[in-house]
Amino acid sequence: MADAQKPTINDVARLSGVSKKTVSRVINKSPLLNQATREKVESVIADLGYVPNLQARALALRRNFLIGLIHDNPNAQMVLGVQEGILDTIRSTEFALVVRPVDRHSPTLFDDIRRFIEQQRLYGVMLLPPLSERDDLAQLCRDLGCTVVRMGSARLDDDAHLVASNDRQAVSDAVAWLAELGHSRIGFVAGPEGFRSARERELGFHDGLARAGLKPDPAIMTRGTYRFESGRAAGEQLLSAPTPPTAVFSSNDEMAAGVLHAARERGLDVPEDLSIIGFDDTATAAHIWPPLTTVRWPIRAMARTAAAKLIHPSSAASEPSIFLSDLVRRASAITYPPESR
Amino acid sequence: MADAQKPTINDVARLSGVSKKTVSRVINKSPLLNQATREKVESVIADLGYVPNLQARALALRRNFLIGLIHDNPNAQMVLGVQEGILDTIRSTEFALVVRPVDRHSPTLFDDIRRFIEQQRLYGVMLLPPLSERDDLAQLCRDLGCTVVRMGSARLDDDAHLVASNDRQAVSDAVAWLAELGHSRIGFVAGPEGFRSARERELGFHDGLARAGLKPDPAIMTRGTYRFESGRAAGEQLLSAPTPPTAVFSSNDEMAAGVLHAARERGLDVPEDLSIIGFDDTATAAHIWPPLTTVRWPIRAMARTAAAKLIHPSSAASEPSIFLSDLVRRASAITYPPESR
DNA sequence: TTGTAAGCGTTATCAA
DNA sequence: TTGATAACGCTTACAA
Repeated sequence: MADAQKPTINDVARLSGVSKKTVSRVINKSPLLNQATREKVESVIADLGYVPNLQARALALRRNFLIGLIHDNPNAQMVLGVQEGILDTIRSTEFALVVRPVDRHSPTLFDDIRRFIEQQRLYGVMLLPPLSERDDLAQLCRDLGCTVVRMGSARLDDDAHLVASNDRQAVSDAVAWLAELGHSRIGFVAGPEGFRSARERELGFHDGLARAGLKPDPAIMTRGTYRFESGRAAGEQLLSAPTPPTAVFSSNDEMAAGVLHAARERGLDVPEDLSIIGFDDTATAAHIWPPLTTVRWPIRAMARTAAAKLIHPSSAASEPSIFLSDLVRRASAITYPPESR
Repeated sequence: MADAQKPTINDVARLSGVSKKTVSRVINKSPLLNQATREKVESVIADLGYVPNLQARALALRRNFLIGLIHDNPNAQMVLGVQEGILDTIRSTEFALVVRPVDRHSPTLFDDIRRFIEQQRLYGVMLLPPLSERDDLAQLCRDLGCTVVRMGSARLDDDAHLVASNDRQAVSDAVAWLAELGHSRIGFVAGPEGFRSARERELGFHDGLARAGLKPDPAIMTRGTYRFESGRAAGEQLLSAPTPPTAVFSSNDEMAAGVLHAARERGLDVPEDLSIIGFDDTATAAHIWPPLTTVRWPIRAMARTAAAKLIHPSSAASEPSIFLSDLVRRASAITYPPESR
């Protein structure tokens, strides 16, 4: 049953009494076609359940219909959000989404990517952070004849090749809000060095303090790896400062959860004794106790736009590339001093 | 720079002074080839940086090199784990992984999947739960001439078309362990009706009680939707029973986190007043407080095997299909009554 | 062990 | 507005 040879363009041509070129014109919606002819061919196509062979088209057109997603798993929800966003855009087209997780520490990273693009002859590629921050990787893809759109947290490239959130602004706003709540000792957990997102968030932190007229205090600022354990260590460090912070901004949710654990282990209550804000709005953020106030960025919408820039470079390339994030206010950050005490 | 026409098999043939068929033989590692010829051709291939055109191969071979992953986002970490597992297997081959998230409640689900498979002419498809539990979908893929491997939590199909965890056994073990810890009032939060995984876990729960010589008590058993909020509601319900449970098994982590919130809102301490066990070992499980004891299934390994069954049906089809899960013991489940009280 | 001719299913060229 | 013919880059007969 599965092997009832799929009908080809020849079958359609024969059955509708036209040449295959005419059928091809119908498929490609050529404008110069007799309406009657078109309708006849279309009805045969429907009858037969004919679906054009994409591989053959790709061969003849000397171009492919594959979009590649290359990433080194920044976090599961983000990768999945991106996939959904890309699909939103390409679902009604002939394009397909091919994924390739890679290891950015692998010595063969370059070759892996080259091989992937060459072998599959990708039409376009989307790069996720932190890979997207590397100009050499973007250049590699271009040299391979493949359009690239990079997703990041700052202006990594020109509008045609970029979708980015404005992390600096978002963090600045979050910190300013903590200050409005009455906090004047605000701790900071930075992300790992070498990550552009980490740097942007760090800049945003300083911006926020400045807006509130506060001075940064190195005693309550530290750095983590974006992983849970590092957040816990960072929390311990900050909370054992001579004058500990009353609020902490963590550069991502996973570390924020770590800070929360550290506080708990010292017998502190969150948010009564310590307010915490994270970044990313991962699933965890809403499911920990107390629910985490955090910065959410519109990943899916960004990916939708990114895909549009890839497949309609002419019309979509100039669409806005910078997306605004917003602060999701949950229970982990409250006024200082707490009202109910 | 990008448009330096890629070399073709003809270029290789010309430069190495052989026919294209011979080059083809080299590419396909045909055994009957003069060693010297092979080496010469290989060196030309290397010089040229020639990469065979997969689309052309696909056309000539009348088969494709695309594996599809169809899912309705059971949870982000699982989907990503599956993608990584599949890539582990296909990385060194010519296959690529094409993903297609779908909406299982969409009226066009059937057509969406058909269109995807027909259009991309997939070689094989992997189905994730809960979609994988539907025989009609698996049959659809087969009718379209595409091998299918289903991932599930029970024997949904024969070995050649299945990778499954043994949820029933895993839950039974978890519940038996709670009993060993001294709990005799063990509550249960079931997953949504219609989910095979939910049923298996439910059966496992009863098995576990039976093994411990305990009777199920409907007053401390309820059902959720696998979502956080439903877990919270379930927790409230169980904890307001005339004689509330001292431990709860939740059919997934997300609901377990909800039960935890419910307990907290009633002023209960976890695990001192209530032990909780979840299922899935999502990222959240390790990051909530207290860290959640949960069942972990070897998703990536399962996906690796699934991919092998797809691309090497002859050798891998008979590999074992049932994978064992294990209990990850963290702080959320302790003895009853608690020792330190 | 190697080569020739034909074909896979589509589109481009150029006439009609 | 349509159609014959030659690509596209590769593989499978079938010879040599």
